[in-house]
Amino acid sequence: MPKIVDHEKRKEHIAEAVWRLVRREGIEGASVRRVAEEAGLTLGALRHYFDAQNDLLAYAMRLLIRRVGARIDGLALTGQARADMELIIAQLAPLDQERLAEAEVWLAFAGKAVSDPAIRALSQEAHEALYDGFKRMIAALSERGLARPGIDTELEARLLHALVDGLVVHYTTYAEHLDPAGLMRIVSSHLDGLFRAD
Amino acid sequence: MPKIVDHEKRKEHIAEAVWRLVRREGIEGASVRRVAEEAGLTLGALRHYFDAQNDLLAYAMRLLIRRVGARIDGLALTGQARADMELIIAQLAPLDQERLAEAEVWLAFAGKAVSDPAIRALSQEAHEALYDGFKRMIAALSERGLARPGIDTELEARLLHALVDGLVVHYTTYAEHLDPAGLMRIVSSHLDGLFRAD
DNA sequence: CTTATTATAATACGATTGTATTATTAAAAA
DNA sequence: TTTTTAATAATACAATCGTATTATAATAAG
Repeated sequence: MPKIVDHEKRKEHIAEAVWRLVRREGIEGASVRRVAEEAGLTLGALRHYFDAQNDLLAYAMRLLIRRVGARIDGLALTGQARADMELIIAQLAPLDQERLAEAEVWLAFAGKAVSDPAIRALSQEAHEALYDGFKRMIAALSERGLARPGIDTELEARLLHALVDGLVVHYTTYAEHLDPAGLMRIVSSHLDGLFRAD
Repeated sequence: MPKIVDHEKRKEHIAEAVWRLVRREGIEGASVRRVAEEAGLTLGALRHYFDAQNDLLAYAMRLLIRRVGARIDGLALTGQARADMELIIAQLAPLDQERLAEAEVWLAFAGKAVSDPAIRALSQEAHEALYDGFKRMIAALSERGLARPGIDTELEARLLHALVDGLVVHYTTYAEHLDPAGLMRIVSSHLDGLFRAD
């Protein structure tokens, strides 16, 4: 066998080149040739890692989902429900350059999901995982008696999920005009209504 | 001069061809040749209406914004704040096939806005108009004493705006698995918290 | 009726696209 | 060391891309 460098590491390096191109020139700018150039490979070398452009784009999106998921899983949670919820939500929001980059790439893929079945399936997969996460968090609140009595768990989960994703869209598209801190203030304000009044 | 048919009507007809292509094959599928074919024109005829592809795409997005705006402006409002708010929000949501089509095209353009400055500017323009609308609605509630006391108008406007757009994204990307009626139930549930408790 | 203008059509240009093929290099396995 | 296999490179192909040019048809204005 050849090189010592891990095969998967190379694929991730290529996927990151896809991200940069998608941010700068849109998804249609992520042609196989441009990606190869951006990653410092020749066309043939790129083809060795990805048989088709579809695979390349799907992998780039999957890696994005995995990266965000890993950051959430690696979080040092406090055990305090309210703080932990905000901590998790903050990982999804474009609060710094790294997360803004992620959000931009995500938004570009979300747009392509309209017409591309493979991307759409990935999009839905991530959607469901996120919804389940929110649902579990809110159910946990109710079970521990922390939530405002009488709330509908699934409805509140969908509401919070939509609010977070909507804020991500707004603060990504409108990043030049909005203060990132405002995003978490809005989230916090909504969570106020979710918790039992003291 | 030639044909009796209005010049602007033709451009709208072409823009609608762009919408259909964007839905079916994504924005990169809206090449000038495909658009011409979809609209029943030759390449030269299309070029007579739009000098460049940029103009074509920008016009298609502008028309989309105008169509939604016109539908809202043409609404027969009841004068009842709560009902009118839901009526307006319903015009933005993918509740039927026509509005689902609009939402899909909007989402595709939102994705392109990441890398295309012209589309991004249009996106921001529509964003601001919508935000202002929500802000005025909520300010009107407060002035009429209908809103829950002590609310922050701008924060509540951003929150509602993000919630609505987030729901549009979710119910568009996830249309096969979600009941459109659920969207308005979630909106309604949020509005409950905005109005003064009786 | 002639002229000017708008609309449509046909064709061409260079560039870029995704994919495929073939050959060469290098590292691991036998 | 020989063999096998992963990796890279170079080149080619047909298709499509955005844009430009030129010519023709049709309608309105003079």
